[in-house]
Amino acid sequence: MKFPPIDKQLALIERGVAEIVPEDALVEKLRRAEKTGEPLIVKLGCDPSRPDLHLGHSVVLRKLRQFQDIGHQAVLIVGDFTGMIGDPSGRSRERPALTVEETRENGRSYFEQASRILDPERTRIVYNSEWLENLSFSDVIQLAGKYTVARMLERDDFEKRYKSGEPIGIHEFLYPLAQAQDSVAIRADIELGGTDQKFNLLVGRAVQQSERIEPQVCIMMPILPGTDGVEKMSKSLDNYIGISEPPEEMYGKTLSIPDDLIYRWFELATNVPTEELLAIKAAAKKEPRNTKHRLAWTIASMYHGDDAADQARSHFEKIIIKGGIPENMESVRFAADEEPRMGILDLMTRAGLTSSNGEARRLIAQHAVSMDGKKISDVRMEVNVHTGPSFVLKAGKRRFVRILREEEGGS
RNA sequence: GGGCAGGUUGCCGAGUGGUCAAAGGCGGCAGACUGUAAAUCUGCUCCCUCAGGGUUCGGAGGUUCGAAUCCUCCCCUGCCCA
Repeated sequence: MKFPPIDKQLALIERGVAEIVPEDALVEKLRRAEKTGEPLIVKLGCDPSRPDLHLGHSVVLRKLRQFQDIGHQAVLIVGDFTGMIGDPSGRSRERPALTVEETRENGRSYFEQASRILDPERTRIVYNSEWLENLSFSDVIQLAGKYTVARMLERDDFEKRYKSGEPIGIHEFLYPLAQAQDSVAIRADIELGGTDQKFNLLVGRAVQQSERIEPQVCIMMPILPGTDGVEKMSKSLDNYIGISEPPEEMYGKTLSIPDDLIYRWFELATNVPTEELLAIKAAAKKEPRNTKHRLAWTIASMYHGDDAADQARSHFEKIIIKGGIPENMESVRFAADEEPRMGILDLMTRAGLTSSNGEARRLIAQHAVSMDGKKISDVRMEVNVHTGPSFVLKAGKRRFVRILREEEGGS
């Protein structure tokens, strides 16, 4: 295997990273690879209980991709073992116990999404149940003996919870060790993660060392702030942009980020060449509107291509700025044996526009509902759902549904 | 094992017999405004077609005309002691 010159490799590897521990070990590993022709093993762990990838995940995945591009071996570890255990205390909905089938399914879905970023041909994908499942209880005790309670409690999250009297399950101490065991099992040279993973990555080093394996280099990527501009991007906070979301969503959500995030997002979530970043920083200050549109376009095009990004842009202008109606939307047709006259509240809820009649009522009271562009003000209005032309119901700015009636069947 | 303090609507958190579908904050939704799905301001935020009704306050029973609030048992969490 031939690799690019080491300084070239370093330049690429170091782009955008928050921290490399320890830095000199990275150089040594690169030298060794060059000498032996053996690619470095670069590890990234993923949590199969949440298989929906978003731009936050893309930061570290793109780093993994860069390693692939210079010829190293990417290993994606699906944490199916811990996924199958779940959280025995049952208190955390973040970690529901999954069945084998679910973890496989989620692992597949994760990989499929990650393939939008990684080179799937050159990605090794492994499930950690492969080795963790076969550890005996005495193996586990031995592993647990490699770390101390005091050091465990150094982890920020544990320390905080411990001090504020929140529960910490013993098994939670075992998770970082399990993750470290993964590094031992695949003999990772490098492990990637967000800065929030620093503790876990370092445990990996410690455990490898006590197994007399050359310890991995930990590369931490910055955490991408979510669309709210405050918290880290995460699904549970609903401030995320999913990798497989439609381009219009990506575009609109990107535009909603605070202006001072524009540069950071360009840096962490896009492929714009490093040289351009400085100019972008200046542009973001000077003309935030245009720069943010460019960001939104860039992100949409990374995942959907240029044409889709163009369309997303015009869609946004039409719907949000001009208050128009989109071309594609959900459509609903009520069964022929259905009672033809239906109250507007029922209609909205059954068409999936609102989650309850109460919500529908409130929206109408707030003048937020219209039918083919005409505001609805009477909550007792009735509609014949079978006869007459199809029409569009709109709730708020961006919720639409087309109700199909007898005419123009498929439109 | 013992003692103490707790478990309230998506989250945090007030409420200790009726005036409680339950203060306040956060989040969410809508309207106005805006380059924006940002910021700001205003309204809404359990379910049921209004009046009114129905289901909620860890779980199961019970007391009472009436219980988130009192009693019993159980489950869960934290702290202290062993």
